[in-house]
Parts: sequence; structure tokens; C-alpha cells
Amino acid sequence: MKRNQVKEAEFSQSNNLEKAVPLIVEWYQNNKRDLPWRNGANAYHIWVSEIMLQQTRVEAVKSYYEAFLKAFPTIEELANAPEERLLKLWEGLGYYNRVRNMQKAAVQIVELYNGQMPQDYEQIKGLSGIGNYTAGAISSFAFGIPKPAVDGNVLRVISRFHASYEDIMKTSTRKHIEEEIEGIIPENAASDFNQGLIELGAIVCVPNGEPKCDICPIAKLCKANQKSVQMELPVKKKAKDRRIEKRTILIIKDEEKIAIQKRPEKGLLAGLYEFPNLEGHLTRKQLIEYAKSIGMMPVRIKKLENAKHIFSHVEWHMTGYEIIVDELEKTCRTNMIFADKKEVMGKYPIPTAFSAYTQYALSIMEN
DNA sequence: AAGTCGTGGTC
DNA sequence: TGACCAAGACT
Repeated sequence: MKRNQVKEAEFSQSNNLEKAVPLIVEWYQNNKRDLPWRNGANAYHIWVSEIMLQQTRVEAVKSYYEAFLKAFPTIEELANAPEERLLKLWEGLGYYNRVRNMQKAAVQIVELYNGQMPQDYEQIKGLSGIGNYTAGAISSFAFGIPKPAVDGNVLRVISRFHASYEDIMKTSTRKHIEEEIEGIIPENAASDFNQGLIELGAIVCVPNGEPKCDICPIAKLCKANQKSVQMELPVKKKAKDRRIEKRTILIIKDEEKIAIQKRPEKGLLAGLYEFPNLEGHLTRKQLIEYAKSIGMMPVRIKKLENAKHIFSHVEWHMTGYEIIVDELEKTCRTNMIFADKKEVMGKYPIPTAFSAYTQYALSIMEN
């Protein structure tokens, strides 16, 4: 296709989407959900919500959002928080680098922008953990800056709107859609338009099951609706298979405390805490061998239930043992930490992956 | 460009 | 049950 024909095609598509703009804005103003982060337009609050919402459902975010802002009411307080406290507040939300990057950005904001979110798209995008989508969301939601905020909802809505079979996982597809939106985003309603597009994807042009075209404000303009191909779209290359890892989890306990340890600073669940664990499914014999090697004095060993945890790209198939030892802290030659029940619950961030064993550990500890 | 990085809901 | 999916960013 020649250059002028490409331009013409883009123009005719944009022209059609342009007709939808006022419909989306009006629909959003009349149909938006009442969500905690939609009270006012506080840039910090919007930022926190957008980071939490990345790859995460609204219902899961709500309670974390409230607790996080209560703990850190200002960007400066976030910048000064101990990492362990941050991670404890993020415990169970997943993608823990999000909160570490958010703190890095908070430090940048304190040092460069006097503790206030800059009101400039490029400066916002320059902050840690803020990519194209989140920069556009903060810029437009908080400040009305007319930049696109293209997330998974928008990709789905637009690819259906044009009945486009471009793979939405490709960088090039997202770029095309961002450019198209940049061309038609209304200067005086950037926030409502961007949020409307997202909200439309969230509650009308839904990802699971049949989209609700009967209540969609732009159904008449939608190519997928006209051609009845909504369920085929968007096109998304399927994820590759997960690898399986076998692990043996150890609940090592003396009369009052349980052993935990800090995970490495990089990689899966970086910087969080875990129960000591070993690769593979160990036999009782191997376990006793291991206990001896670190100077542990096992009094009793009990096999625990198996558990499985599924991550995006790996599965843990776990088995566990409870090991009762004598004088834990005096005999163990490791970097383990010995925590009481209160500390396991309220201080150390322990990911959900271990939940079966965390529950068991808590059940056998005294208050 | 493709792999990494969590968890819980849905069909 | 298992596969897919969710307001992505980083390397």
C-alpha cells in the first residue's frame, strides 16, 4: 500500500471513531461506576490506583488502595517508607516490583518536583514504573492533558470497533491505536473520553463472554457489531506453556518461633519472605541429611499436605514437612530469621504462593 | 521482540 | 478442571 493510501485508510478509520467521541463522553458521564479513586482528581491518588490496577481487577484493588493511602497519605511519606512496610501493604496483590518502582518514583518526585506530581506528560512518563498507559492516565485524568491512555480495555474496544484482526499483544498494534486516539482525543474532555473508553471495555465491551452490544452507545458505528464478529476479537497470541518446578517447603519450628528467610533481591517474588525450601520433592531421608548439614537438631518430622501455586510463567508443585527442633536460634547455621506469630502476620511480607503453609504455620503457633 | 513478573475470577 | 483473562512495565 502506498503512503497516501495508508493515510487515507487511517483518516477514514479515525473519522469514524471521531463520530463516537461525544457518544463515549456522554455515556461515561451518565454511567460511570463510583470508585474510590474517582473522588476528585488528586494526581497522587490516581497514580496509586493506576499502579494497583495494572493487570489486577477493580474488586481486588479497593481494600489495598484504602490501606495504602492511609499508611502513606502523601508522596513524601511514600518516599520515606521502609521497603518492608511497602511490601507488607502490597502482600497478596502480586507484581511486587510495581510498589518498589512507585517508591523510586516518589523519591524522584520529592527531589525533582518538590513532592508534587509534575503536570507534564513527558516528566510523568520519565518516572519509574510509569509507561505509556499510566503516563496517559495520570496526565489526562488528573490534569486534563489530551494524551491517549491505551490499556487492555481500549485495545479490545478499538480492535472490535474497526473489526481489526491485528494481534493486540504486538507493540505495533498498540502504537497504531495510540496514534489514532492522539488524533481524535477531545481537548476539553480528555479525562472523560479516556476513562469512558476504558469503562466501556470494563462493563460493556467485556473480555469474558458476550459483549453487551445492546446497551453499547457506539454499537451502530462498531464494525465488529455490524459484521457479528465480536467474539472473534480481539486477536491475541496465546501464551506459551508454563514450566513446572518441584519444591519442598519446610516449617521449621521450636517451642515458639518459626523460621523464615528473605528471598533474593531479583527475580520471582524478589525481596519477599518465605519458609525455607529446597528444590525437588525430598524424601524423609534427604530431609534428615539436610537438617544435619545446617546444624539443626530435629526432634520430630511430620509430612504435610501437597500444594500447588500457579504463576504466569511457572507452576510450583510443593510438598512440605513440619520439623520440630530444639533451641532453633542457637543451633541453626543459616541466615534464617525466627519469627513469632505476630511478626509472621503483621511484619514480614509473605506471598500468597506459600499460603497453604502459612496457614498451617499460623495454626500451630501460639499467640 | 519476547520473556519476566502474581493473584484471583470466569467460563 | 484447565485455560484464559485483568486499568502494564521493564529488560
